Amino acid sequence: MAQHYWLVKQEPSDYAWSAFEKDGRAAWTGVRNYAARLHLRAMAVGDRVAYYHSNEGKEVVGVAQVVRTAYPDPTADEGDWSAVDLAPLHPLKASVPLTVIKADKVLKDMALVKQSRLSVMPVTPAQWERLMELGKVG
DNA sequence: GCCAACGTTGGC
DNA sequence: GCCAACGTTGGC
Repeated sequence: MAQHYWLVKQEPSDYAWSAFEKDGRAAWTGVRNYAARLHLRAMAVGDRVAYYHSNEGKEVVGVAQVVRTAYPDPTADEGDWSAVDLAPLHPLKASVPLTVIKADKVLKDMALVKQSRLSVMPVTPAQWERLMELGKVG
C-alpha cells in the first residue's frame, strides 16, 4: 500500500504545533467541509501530514503521521462527519512560509495556494519532497 | 480591519 | 435545479 501525503491547517492560536507536540497525539475533529471530509476518509495509518499554521505564521512547521483512520467525529451534534487521530513526528528544521510556497515552481500549485479555504488537502509526492527539502528534513 | 474567494443556504 | 444572498476563512 502506497503512502500518501497530506496537509492540515490549524490556527496556532487555536492549536499550535507546540501544543500538539506536547500532547503527543490529537483527535482531528471539527472538520465541516465535504471536500476536507473526503480527504480525512482517504487517510491511512502511517500517512505523512504536513502541519500548517494559518492566519498567524502562515507557514508549514512540522510533520505528523496518521495514527487512526477516519471515525465518526464525536464533536458533531448532527450530520455525518469524520475525524482522524494524528501524532507529531518532528518539526521542520526550517519552517516553510507561504510566501516561499507561492514563489516555488513545484509548490505554487498546491491546494494550499489554489483553494485557500480548504483545511485538509492532499499533497503530491513531488510537492512533499520539495517541502521536505525546503524544510531541511532528512 | 478589510475584503476576496468560495462553500452553503434558501427562495423561487 | 438555479442562483442570489449570506457566512466563513484566511491572506494582506
